[in-house]
Amino acid sequence: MPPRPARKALNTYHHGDLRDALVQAALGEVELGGPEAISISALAKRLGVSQPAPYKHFADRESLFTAVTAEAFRQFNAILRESIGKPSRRSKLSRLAQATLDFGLRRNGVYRLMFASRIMACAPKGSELHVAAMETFELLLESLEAPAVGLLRERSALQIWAALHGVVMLAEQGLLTGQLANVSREELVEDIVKQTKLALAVAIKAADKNGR
Amino acid sequence: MPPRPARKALNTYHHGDLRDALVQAALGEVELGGPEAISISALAKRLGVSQPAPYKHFADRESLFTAVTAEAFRQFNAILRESIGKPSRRSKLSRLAQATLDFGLRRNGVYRLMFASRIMACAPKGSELHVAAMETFELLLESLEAPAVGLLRERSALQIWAALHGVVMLAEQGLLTGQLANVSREELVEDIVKQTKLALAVAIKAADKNGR
DNA sequence: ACGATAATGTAATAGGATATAACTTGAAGA
DNA sequence: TCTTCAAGTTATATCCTATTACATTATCGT
Repeated sequence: MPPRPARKALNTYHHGDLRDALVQAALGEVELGGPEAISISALAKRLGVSQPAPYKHFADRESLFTAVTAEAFRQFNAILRESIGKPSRRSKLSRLAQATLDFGLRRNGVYRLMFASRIMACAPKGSELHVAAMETFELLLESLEAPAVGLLRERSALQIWAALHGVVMLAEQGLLTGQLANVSREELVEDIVKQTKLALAVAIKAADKNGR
Repeated sequence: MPPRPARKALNTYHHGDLRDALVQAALGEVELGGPEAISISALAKRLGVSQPAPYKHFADRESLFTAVTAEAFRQFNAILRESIGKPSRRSKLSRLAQATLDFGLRRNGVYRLMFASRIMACAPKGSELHVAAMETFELLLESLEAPAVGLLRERSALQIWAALHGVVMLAEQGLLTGQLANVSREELVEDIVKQTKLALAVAIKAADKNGR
């Protein structure tokens, strides 16, 4: 049995599902070596096709990057969805936060491709990539089981999202030194969750007072 | 007058201060095009030396990256130091936060080199780069004019630091959509500052209760 | 079923980047 | 002064991206 079933049976010559195989293989490379590790020719060699074959599916390196990033977001979304879905005594938000931290550290190469490159900035609204990234934010909003709505809700989501990303970045770069090194990352994330909830509660109270 | 004075006068052949010129020129490139924009041969051409000349000063591309990043941190530190130094009705923390946001968005290429690449993770303790990055964190701690000490202080610093980086990342990538798009970045940062102060106050209160 | 055509491969090649090796120049000290 | 070393140069190997022209298979209308 061939490694990838492919959509249709094939003799030789045609791979059959090269586009998808490229994305998956590239994701593997990124996982190990970060975004810079993607090399069209290396991927082609690894998949047993000629070096220019990938260009039949992607106009250039950038284009492959975009597709890989979109796939990464979809995988990430699946993980988040699962994390907030399964029953637990901890809050949805807490579970989503821990899952994000876990993903950010364990699959840091992929994480950096998703959040630390300029690919996202170039993705037009409505593109495969933009849609996938938006869904991530939707999941975050969903996990924020708060009575707040509209802007207040979004601001809370932004705060926790930002803080989470920051922790991943700092942890990955070894900047959690001093006494912080003795605190588990899980605990730091829990701090963030608590802090966000606290701030949201205060903000809601203030809004109510104004609203009345 | 030559563009760069150089340490010693020179006829031709020897540039005189190539190492420093490379770092500065590379920083300029990064500012425009991000970390990937650094090309040894392009820099050499731009500085009017032969393509392999840079290798007399840097073992490889990575090595140049490291030096450039260290310089970027020093520049960033100077900006932060100035921001918390000048008198203002706003708190030191608020000023440092705004300065960070400004740097992160206006010099995003440099910012990404500093915080979103894996260079830092490879920098050994005590290295030029590590020292410069540590100083940044020191400045942050200094700006946190809080009664807290030790771990509590460091945790607060981490939280605000993380949240700041997150906002820069999200803003740069166009992920501040929905109603968030209507809120100025300055305001979002101010939210973060307030939230951190609030959380710290609560934590101190709790610690006092336990300590007594 | 068949034949045109589009999709998907390959080979050959141009161009640019990193990096190394071997040679040259000029400055600085014994 | 003469030797030596740091800092340049030219030449070259290797790798990667990307394009062009050509080959092969799939698909679809008739």
